[in-house]
Amino acid sequence: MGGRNLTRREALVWELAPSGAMRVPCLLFGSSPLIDALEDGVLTQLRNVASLPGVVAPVVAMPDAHPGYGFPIGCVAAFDPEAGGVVSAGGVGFDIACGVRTLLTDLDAADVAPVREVLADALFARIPAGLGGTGGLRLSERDMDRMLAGGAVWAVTEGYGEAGDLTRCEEGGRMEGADPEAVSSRARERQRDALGTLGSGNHYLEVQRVEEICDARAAAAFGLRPDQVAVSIHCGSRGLGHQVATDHMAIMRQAAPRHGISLPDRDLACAPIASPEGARYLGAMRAAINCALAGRQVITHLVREVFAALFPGCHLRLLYDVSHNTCKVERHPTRRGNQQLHVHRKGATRALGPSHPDLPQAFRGVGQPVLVGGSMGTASYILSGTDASPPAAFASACHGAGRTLGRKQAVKRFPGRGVLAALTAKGISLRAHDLRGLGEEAPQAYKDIEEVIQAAHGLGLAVKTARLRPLACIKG
DNA sequence: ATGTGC
Repeated sequence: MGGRNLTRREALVWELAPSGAMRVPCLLFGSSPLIDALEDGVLTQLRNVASLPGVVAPVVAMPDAHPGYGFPIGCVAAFDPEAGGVVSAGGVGFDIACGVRTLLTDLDAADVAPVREVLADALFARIPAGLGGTGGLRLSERDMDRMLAGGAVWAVTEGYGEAGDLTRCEEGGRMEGADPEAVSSRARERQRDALGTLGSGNHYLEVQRVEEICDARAAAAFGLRPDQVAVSIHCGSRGLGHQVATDHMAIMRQAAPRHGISLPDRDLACAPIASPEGARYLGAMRAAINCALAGRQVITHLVREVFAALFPGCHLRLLYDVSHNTCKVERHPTRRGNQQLHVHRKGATRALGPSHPDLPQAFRGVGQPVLVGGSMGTASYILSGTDASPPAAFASACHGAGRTLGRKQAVKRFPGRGVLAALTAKGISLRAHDLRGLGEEAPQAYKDIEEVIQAAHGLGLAVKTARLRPLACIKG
């Protein structure tokens, strides 16, 4: 590809060969049009990530990649602790454990249609959201510690949700190795009464209809059927994760010279996995993962209350909960054998195949549900993980449609009022706390989800299982 | 993404 030093390796695989300070090559996943449309910033950021100490080949860009903070969003990068590998607070980013959770109802779209506006109003009233949104629960210091160590497991013991939900969460709903003590008092204060709130930006709660089943076997195993109503929740660790990132980036930047690390980009603040700074960040990050898991668990409870009031006897079963901004310790086959690596996924979801040992029992033989949220007003997809995924992907897939326009550009170009009108015209009940923020999320500011999913499916990162369409959407 | 926007 002219001027970009990209070599096409396969129909959907492009290589960025090492140059300059790069230690390993990068692989970019996507069709020719997707790669053509990539912003240069993605390539620069990939080169920077590939220059970090202890990075394991290759650094990967998913089909939904776009420029992010330090790492591109839609990036997977693994590091070897025994080769001086680092963990990067900037790489994981500000919204630690931002993720998607999908609940499946036993309702048909026809059941919801007559009360769609009422349902949207009820969800909007019940689910706290918006910038600075509070009104969830208020945590004592003791409960804060329990939440940070216990995640969704803690939330269930507090009465939010059902024990059965936990087997349908990554890590069983509780991330091991969390160190609540590594979470600053400022981070705690920001979260004090924000747990169970949706947040803002691209976060949303969507009521969806299963529009098409693409893989009957996987869909049956997941409990998906045509016309079924589902609810997807997309949110993260709110102010706490943001503050953990801020705190530890400052610590890592200060410690970098001591570890002999010169940062290619100050946003890539990192520390050796084996260092005190690295270990402390990992402990705090895992606590933030628990915060996000607990938050989505609390929201699940609120959603169930709303549905129970409108549809007596209705049950919402959790399909799965995935995080797409994390760093996790996993074993992966590499040229050096089966290595234990720290895998950063920034805007990338894990996609475990049917025989992966970390897969929850319920999905053995099928693969992990891979939840991919589309842009506002467009389709979302549920895919299933596959054993045939290319090893270079470190068992990962895309996480969304991916932006084509930055937030500021999008706001300038798309007034919120127009976005609201367009979605309303499409039969979607939209409720938003911030009209201006809607412009940021205009569908035109995102790639075509169909193109992204086609690439992921074609690469074998995950297999298309079902497509869902929004009926109602709650925005921060 | 986010209690501190360019």
